[in-house]
Amino acid sequence: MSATRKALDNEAEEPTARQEAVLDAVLSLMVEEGDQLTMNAVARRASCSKETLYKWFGDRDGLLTATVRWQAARVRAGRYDGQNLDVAALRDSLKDFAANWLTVISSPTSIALNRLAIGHAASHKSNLGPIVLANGRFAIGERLRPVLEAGREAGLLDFDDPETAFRTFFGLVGRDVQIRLLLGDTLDMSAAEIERDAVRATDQFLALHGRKPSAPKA
Amino acid sequence: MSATRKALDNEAEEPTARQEAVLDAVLSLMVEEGDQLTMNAVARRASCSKETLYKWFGDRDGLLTATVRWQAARVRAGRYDGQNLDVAALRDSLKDFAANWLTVISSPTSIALNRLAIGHAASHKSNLGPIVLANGRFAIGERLRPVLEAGREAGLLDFDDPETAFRTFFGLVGRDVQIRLLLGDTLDMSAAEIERDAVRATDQFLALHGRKPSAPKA
DNA sequence: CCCGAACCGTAACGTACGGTACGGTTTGTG
DNA sequence: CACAAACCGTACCGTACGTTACGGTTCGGG
Repeated sequence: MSATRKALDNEAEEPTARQEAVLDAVLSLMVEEGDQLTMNAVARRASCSKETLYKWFGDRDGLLTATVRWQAARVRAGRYDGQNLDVAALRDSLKDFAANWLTVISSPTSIALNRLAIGHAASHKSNLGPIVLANGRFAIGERLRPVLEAGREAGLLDFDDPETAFRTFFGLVGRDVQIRLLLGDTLDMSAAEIERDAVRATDQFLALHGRKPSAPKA
Repeated sequence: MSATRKALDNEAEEPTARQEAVLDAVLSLMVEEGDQLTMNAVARRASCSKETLYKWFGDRDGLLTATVRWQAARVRAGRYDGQNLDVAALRDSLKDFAANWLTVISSPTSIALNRLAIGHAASHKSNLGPIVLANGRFAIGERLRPVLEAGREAGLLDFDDPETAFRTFFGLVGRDVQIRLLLGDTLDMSAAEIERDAVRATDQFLALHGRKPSAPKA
């Protein structure tokens, strides 16, 4: 049972601890230096040889892909189960969800990662864009959908299409934050500010899709 | 009166017709090839010499900056004056505004330009990010504000801070469209779809900030 | 007609970087 | 201890591209 198995060409392989350290080095370089993300710099930062990098990840693109996947894997957090269906719990779930999402997209790591993926979407090589999309936008959509549907089942929410409802919530939460951060604007995004934004977005969403529990429909 | 004046190092200079043709070549290359935006390719596409490019724009960064400015200058369109203060006119103004904005951000040119600026925001060289931000997000904010304030003056809208109200509208209109397009997702965004989205966003905004004209406050 | 400025097309230069090769060192195993 | 695999550090190669240089051509003014 060797420590490196086959290499991470295919998506399935889990990186070893050492490989994770390398990927963390890539992330830190990406955040600090932005574009000075050369194979030499990675090898230096990770104290490994370029030969090892190519052995493990195939090429530069494979390294970046593995890095995106590695970061995506650790974002998984937050439990938002759709039980306890009263309006306060629903509001709390939505608010926590919004706050968590704002925290993620305003983190330096997320900003650097999205910039990288967007740059790669310009050239048509590799598919970092779809990966980031699948683990960001679409992942949270999937995670929030049960909450929304549970809210609808409980007569607390009113909407036709869960996807459309989610996109409305997404817009109310994110607004112009992500594009401004990606373009280099400096935004407050302190914990207090995020909390305020999350509450506001949640209130607005409930104002649009909340149903008065006057006729709870048995 | 030479045709080329000094060069476009400083922001003030207006490009000549020939220079505009060069900038259009840059734009078309940006949209078509994405990253194959080399000085050689630009010179070939624009049928000019590289020497001329450097004489006019200083360096590659100057050329890109001039291109961003040139494109920004032509986006100016749409009139949304705040007169005729009835609810139908306000709704129309908001809807046209939303449709126009969605059309802009879903155009290939805008996508390519934002990708370029985001890539440059990663490296700290130049300031394409602020330029795009100033001519995109902030420009429309400034243009919509009078509409919102006129609506408030007329008793049709209710909000505390125009900026916050605008950001809500911005979120309801854009939702996840821009980030998905930037990351390479293929979205419908046909004229019909844009129209639907604009109407929906406007209705939602009015549901949140519209005021029933029951007591028009003399 | 003549001259010079502006410009085109191409060639050439220097560097940065992705990718490869290799010698020396560590590490795990029988 | 011996041996092999993995790995580190560094040097090296080829290419792409930004930038500069130069010869030839067009064009407007005197």
